[in-house]
Amino acid sequence: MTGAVRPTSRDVARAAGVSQATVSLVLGGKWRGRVSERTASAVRATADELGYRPNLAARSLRLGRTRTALLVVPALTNEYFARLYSGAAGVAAEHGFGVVLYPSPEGVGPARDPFGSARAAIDGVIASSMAADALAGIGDVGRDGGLPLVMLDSDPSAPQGPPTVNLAVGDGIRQVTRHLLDLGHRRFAHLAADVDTWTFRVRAEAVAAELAGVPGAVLTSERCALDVAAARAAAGRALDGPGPRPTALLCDGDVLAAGACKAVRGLGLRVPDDVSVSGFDDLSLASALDPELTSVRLPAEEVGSAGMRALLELLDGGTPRPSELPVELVVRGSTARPARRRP
Amino acid sequence: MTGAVRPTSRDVARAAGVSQATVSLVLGGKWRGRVSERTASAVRATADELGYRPNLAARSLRLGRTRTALLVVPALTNEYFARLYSGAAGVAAEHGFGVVLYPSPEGVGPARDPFGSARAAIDGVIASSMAADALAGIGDVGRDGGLPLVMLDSDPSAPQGPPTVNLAVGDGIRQVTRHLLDLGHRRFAHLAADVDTWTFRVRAEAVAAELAGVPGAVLTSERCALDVAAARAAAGRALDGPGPRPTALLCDGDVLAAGACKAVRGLGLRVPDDVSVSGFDDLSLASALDPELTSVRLPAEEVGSAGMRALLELLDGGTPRPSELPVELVVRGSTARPARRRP
DNA sequence: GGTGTGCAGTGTTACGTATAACGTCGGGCC
DNA sequence: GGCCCGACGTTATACGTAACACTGCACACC
Repeated sequence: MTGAVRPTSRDVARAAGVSQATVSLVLGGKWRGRVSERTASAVRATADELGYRPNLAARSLRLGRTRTALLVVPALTNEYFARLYSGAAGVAAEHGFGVVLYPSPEGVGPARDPFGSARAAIDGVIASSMAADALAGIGDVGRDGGLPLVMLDSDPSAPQGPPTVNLAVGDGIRQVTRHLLDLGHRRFAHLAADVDTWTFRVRAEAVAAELAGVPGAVLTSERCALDVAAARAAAGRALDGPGPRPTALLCDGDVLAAGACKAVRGLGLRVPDDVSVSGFDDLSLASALDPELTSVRLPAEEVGSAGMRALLELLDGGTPRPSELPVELVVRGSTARPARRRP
Repeated sequence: MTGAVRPTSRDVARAAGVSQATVSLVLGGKWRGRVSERTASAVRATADELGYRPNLAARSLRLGRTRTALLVVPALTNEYFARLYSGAAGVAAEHGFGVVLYPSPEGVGPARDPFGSARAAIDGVIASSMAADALAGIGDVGRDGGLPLVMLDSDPSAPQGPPTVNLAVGDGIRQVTRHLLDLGHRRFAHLAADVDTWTFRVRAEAVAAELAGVPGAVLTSERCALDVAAARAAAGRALDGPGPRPTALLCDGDVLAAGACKAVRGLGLRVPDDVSVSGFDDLSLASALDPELTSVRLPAEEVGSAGMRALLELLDGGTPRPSELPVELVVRGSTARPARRRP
């Protein structure tokens, strides 16, 4: 009936025969030189005998800090961001922090202002540049007097911008390009995401720069939305364009690569025998396809954990240096030497 | 310098020339018959003129409720659970609730006890039966005096169990089986997840029951872990078993189906010409594969939203009835009539 | 004229914690 | 012996909110 009420620090104090302040000191770890070892351990003993858990609401109210960070990402159904969350929540937990998400659901935009309520309950923000629009509707974040902010996958060259955690995506796509060049490919098509963020701009620039110095190299480019159907259509355009047919499709993501593979087969061609296809992100999808995708593995968890660490440093008054995490080319079955005969 | 401090309800009261209690009444919506329309609107005006946001920590402390629910799922990187979260967070936001996750990160188990701290800050729990082990380490949840609990995809026939939200998975796999029977298949293999939860038990039972009455129908079964490689191996065993080769592979999930497709091709056979493969879940993966998977669409978002609604009802003192959500067969290219000649 | 009665609002308190400011008590030192 | 001091705690307070109990006050009713 009387569902055992959660004990408070005062209950612990009574049971241990000390004052509430002492309990707070001991459990808060600031008792050195203020409380004797004997009483301290006695307090700790009675505390977990009663199953005492500090009331976080009261603590937050008292301290004015919530030990909660807000993670702003476009969608958790994107595996990259799910893994990113995982990494962020991991280090957060190690420091007694929690992580809440925005926008929580796809459908709930700034209309109902889910952030409005969150705003009062968070200490800082970690935001992906791919959710910049969501961040824009937020207000005093990242500037003096506003909430501390860490940006992910965002242009690090901004003069007075917030701390950033980036991936070496340019390096990644250069590796893919070089891999395909080494296999003997010369006619490339770049399947680019039509999203105007730093990470995608860098890719387009990097592939163009890498091919610029190669004699005989040809590059065309198609932009499309980030889904399989759009990618299939775009790849179809790239393969059936006016010039000679490309032998390698460089895709900005594994999802796009999946669409590209379909387009190739739709023309009666084979992957990788007739056309090589490369992905990016190395999602679980890359290994589920047949043939498995050559892709670029992004350390998504580490982006999240590094972002969280940067935020924690920021909250400690430090100034975290921008970091760039390495990526890794993973060669699988979707890329091979080009066929000798021109189709 | 003096980063504009957040105004409190007392600041609003002073500015509006009323008492703090009045502000609380007005903004809390309980002012009908207690405060005049004129002052109420004046208070509201000054409130959002000052940009007032209630301090959630203080509110939680005062009310003893946090307006936060805990969602216990195995992993967000599983698209089903990401979508489920999305649905839950959606209705939560509509009711001023937040949703936190456990286990936040894959790696952080009960070791660091992330729940221990969350325990103090949540009003109720929504748990997937697939994370039952995580829930077990939690304590007084779901029983009298414990935290309100809603179970997802869990056996609804438990006598005094918590409210449940389920999917009609049995019906779903029956639909798939019937679809394959209608196409003319008679030799089936069931690729079953070796996870001992209600949802997977029901599937195994349903496919067996559906085939029991069909003359000439043969069913074998292989269990495997929920990843592509394990599924490929298991499907290989099923296809190369002692008896006649099955013409249809019924898989417990799209990920398993992806592995099954690989196994089929590894034997020099084709999907669906030689062997039909069906998935389950209808993740984005199903449409990314080539051919696209015939699968069973699960309304993951609605499971989450229904779970959240049930929890809200529970918190209101109600007793939500167990619900079962319908699923839908989606026929795509991975299933077809079996070949006439026996391979 | 006294007494209810509804309106419009105010004073006050408690939620549980962290910490600043304040005792108390014995011992060491000159 | 007086005095200070460190060790060990305690008392008191504030954080911002919600809600209970109360106060005036005008008006109506018998």
